[in-house]
Amino acid sequence: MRPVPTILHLDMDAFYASAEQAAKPSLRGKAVVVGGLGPRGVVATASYEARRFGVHSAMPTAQARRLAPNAAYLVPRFSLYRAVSDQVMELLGRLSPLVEPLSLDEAFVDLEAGGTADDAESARAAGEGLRKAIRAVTGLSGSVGLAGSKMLAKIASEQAKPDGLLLIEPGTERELLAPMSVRVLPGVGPATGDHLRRAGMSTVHDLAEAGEAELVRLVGKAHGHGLFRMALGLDDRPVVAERDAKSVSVEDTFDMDLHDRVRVRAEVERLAVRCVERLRAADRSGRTVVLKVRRYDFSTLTRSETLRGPTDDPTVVREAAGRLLESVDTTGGVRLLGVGVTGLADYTQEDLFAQAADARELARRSREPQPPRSGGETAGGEEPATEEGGREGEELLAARRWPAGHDVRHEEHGHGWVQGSGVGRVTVRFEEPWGAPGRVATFRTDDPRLRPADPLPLVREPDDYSSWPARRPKSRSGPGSCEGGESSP
DNA sequence: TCTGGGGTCCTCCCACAA
DNA sequence: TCTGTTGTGGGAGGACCC
Repeated sequence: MRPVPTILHLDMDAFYASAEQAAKPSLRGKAVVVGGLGPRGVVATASYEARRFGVHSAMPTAQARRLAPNAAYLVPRFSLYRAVSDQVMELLGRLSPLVEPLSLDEAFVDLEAGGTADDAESARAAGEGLRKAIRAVTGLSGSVGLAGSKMLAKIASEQAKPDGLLLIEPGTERELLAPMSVRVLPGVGPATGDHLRRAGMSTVHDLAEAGEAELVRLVGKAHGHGLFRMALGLDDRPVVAERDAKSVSVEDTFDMDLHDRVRVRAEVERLAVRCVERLRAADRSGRTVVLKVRRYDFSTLTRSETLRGPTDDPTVVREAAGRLLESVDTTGGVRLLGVGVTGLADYTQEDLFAQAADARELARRSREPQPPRSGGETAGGEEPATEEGGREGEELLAARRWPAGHDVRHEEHGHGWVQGSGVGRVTVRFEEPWGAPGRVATFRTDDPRLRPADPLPLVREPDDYSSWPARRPKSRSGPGSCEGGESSP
């Protein structure tokens, strides 16, 4: 907890939905929902217009459709969001070398470490300058919280939403937190929140009054201790720039529960290979293989096996996952399968036996036909369905070739995006991020003039922010002096 | 109503070794 | 030799976060 509000938390407003609205002029001011569109999809982000209908993150998409039937429903386009996120993170990096990204749309920045701010006034100027820069470069809005600790900076940005800035003056935090719900504290989710409420504690003030011993008794040592400190507004976690991943995993929820044990086994092997691809892409290896199974009744279990040394060998991981599956009862149906690797290392312990087995296995596989592929991928998968026949199979194929919201280019009409597809047709709206709302046209799904396209930049000619932020005059005088920071462009 | 995907951290239990 | 204690690592599950 530092005596100056120089920890900044940035949270982009309704990030995925706002990026889609920026990319698609016809959706501006409209309800937009981004998420999984399959029967088991959930909402990733809802635009503020959609939130007015009661739609929110983590809600099943089916429920969102009932609440907001006229909203635009789009599948996420991570390549676009990552590109925008890179632009935002680059701006943050100019404020300080200490930037801790939490996700694509959120980060902490230690302004003091960057010499960007050393008091409330200069911190506020940096925050406002940042918000302007983000809008100019990406066309999107972000909310900024400033405080003397990470916890309070995050609470501040939440309160500032949407499109605002809030600075919490050190010394006022206890008073500010006291009436708030326990749920504002990091680490208090639905379960802990309920637990505390049943014990008669619903506000942060209640927690502070209860005392540390009581909280430890209720929620355990580590959590109780941390909770009590947070209730007093105390939080000295530093902003950490580099964080090594501790595990790598992939998982798939199937549109319909899997019952066939052979199919389950094939899916586990497919996931194991995908997991290793990720692992290798990150130049890592891992020692513990974890299998995750969510059954028809949503009960979830994990099984893990620790190897003698770290590996990035697909055969080793696939076989370990297969062994773990042996110990799991899947009668009744499986809705989700996952394979992960933990205990990550930068090296592998070459397992000669495994390598030999790998060679044998590859030789064997090259001689036999491929196993049947999954027919239950979630939206965005690329494999054609094999289980659905005729018309329904074609529909699925079309939906996968032309996912809702994805960019396309037509030889005559130019750049556009998929509004929907079905019955052998794909409907496209032709517009560009910097233009006016465009018109709609429908084509056959196999029209050769229509091709998938990369997203366009959200801002065509961003203002020149190359010299932002302006150098701040160095403040080296003692307390009492007030040299205002100048960070605005 | 019916619950994604990719993570992190904590707690509890058990086995084993010193 | 037997028993109790303590530390450690593995395995499983739960809660939480975005």
